Amino acid sequence: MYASTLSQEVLVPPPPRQAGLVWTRPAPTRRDRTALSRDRIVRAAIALADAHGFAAISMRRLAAELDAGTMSLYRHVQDKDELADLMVDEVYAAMVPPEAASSRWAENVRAIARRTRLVMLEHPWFTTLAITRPPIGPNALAYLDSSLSAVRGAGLELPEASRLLGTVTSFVIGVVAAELADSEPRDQAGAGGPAWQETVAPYMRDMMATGRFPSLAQLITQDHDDEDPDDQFEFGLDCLIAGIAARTGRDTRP
Amino acid sequence: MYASTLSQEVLVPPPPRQAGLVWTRPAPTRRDRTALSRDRIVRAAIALADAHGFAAISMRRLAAELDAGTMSLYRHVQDKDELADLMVDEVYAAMVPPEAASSRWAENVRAIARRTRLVMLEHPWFTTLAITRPPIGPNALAYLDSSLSAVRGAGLELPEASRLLGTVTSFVIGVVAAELADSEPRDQAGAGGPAWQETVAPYMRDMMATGRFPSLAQLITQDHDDEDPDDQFEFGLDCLIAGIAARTGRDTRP
DNA sequence: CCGCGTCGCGTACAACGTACCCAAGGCGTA
DNA sequence: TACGCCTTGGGTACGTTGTACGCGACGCGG
Repeated sequence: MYASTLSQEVLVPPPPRQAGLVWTRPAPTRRDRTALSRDRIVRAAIALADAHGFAAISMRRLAAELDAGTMSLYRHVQDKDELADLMVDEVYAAMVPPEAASSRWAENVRAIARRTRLVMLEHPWFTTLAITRPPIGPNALAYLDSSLSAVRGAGLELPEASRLLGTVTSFVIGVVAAELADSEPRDQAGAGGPAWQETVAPYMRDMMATGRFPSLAQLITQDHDDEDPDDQFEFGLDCLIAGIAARTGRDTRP
Repeated sequence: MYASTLSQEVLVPPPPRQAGLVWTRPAPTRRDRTALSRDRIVRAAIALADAHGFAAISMRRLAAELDAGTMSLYRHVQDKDELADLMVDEVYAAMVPPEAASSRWAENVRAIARRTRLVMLEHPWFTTLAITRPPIGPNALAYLDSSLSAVRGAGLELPEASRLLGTVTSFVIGVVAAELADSEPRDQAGAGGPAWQETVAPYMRDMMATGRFPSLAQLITQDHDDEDPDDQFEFGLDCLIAGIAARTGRDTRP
């Protein structure tokens, strides 16, 4: 657009190159000011996904967000799936711990798990995408490596550290997935706000009234002070670390 | 198709009802033989997804698989997302444990976790779909309820049982997700077979050669007898149960 | 001054989900 | 027996998607 249509009108004889009146010179083409780049594209895609969910990303909309033509994106990204790869890897970058590691492996594991969960919750689309591709991007590898050495440095052998981390991150993924499954439908119910609650509540009441789910019914009616997700997470993490310490015969100190 | 076009040709006077030559009688319309139904649709969708992945499901293809018109599906299912809901809930049905529960809660938890994992692995598309919606279908509720009572019956109070199960199933989801992330790209690399391995191996060698991932590099070169996923799972499960027993101050016996 | 490689993008197409509407059959009622 | 209604099936059509293709414009080395 812009420059090209403009210059075409004026172009009937090829336009006088060399500085002249501003009007005769085509406006600086967009790519001079804000060149498209893989990085800019990925960042814009992440922003879009954070704001409106991954489903809202179409190549057209993404391009529009960047003031670019749709097909221009394909100069920097092979296809949409590759874009997803890049988005995921970008998020892994935010997960790598910032240097300082305690000398107690349990503390390190705890810190890694907490950080991982928080980043995942910031990008609700991440979990779904991440579990469909192996973590082999540069940032994913950096994440794995630094986690590994954070735990290893605190007195565990490598294969042991690996198994342990695998167990913990599996747990983290699962917890986050569960949290998102509960919160997302509420979110995309949208502006109405409590619309979701009001839809589900009567349904659940009916289902419980059938008597087919006695334990569940009892659990729900019983005022179980609503179980904060943070607490659930910390509880599980504690269990896991305690269990690991016991199973591997190592104390939680170095 | 079939019957309708045929009968229209013959129908110029309304066709002689009553048994006559087969040819004059319109063939039994398809819905007499194999009526469409929500159940049939969901089952076909699951079969399709198991065979070719969820992405391969389009309403057109699914209808074709059922010898039906595309739009006929919408008589039994509101939209594609609702179809996904139904597919997920159908899988939950396969997860509810078959009655017999041990009197030791740890055994019950172990059994539930194992069964859940196996069913999830049978339907690789399930995890991705399940973590984007809350488990409130009838079968999901049945699964939750029976899990709950299996653990409760073995000597735990309800809220305790709930937190405990939440932790364990989070872990299971995470483990399965990790397993699938590793195995899926290999699968969809498809007929070529080792094509995936041959693509990634050189890349990984190069990345490790950069020296930016020392721990990871060491872990990989070190012949770490390839860590069977089953073992990883059992290890994590053991840790978790041991940790829970320790944390909640309850023994693994009733 | 002239190619040549790189970048941006307009056009075009196939495949998708699904709104809309009509046809055909089964069934209750007159 | 005849008629009207309701349910089920499905053809057509529209808007949106990912992306193959090819062309025009720019920057750079001869």
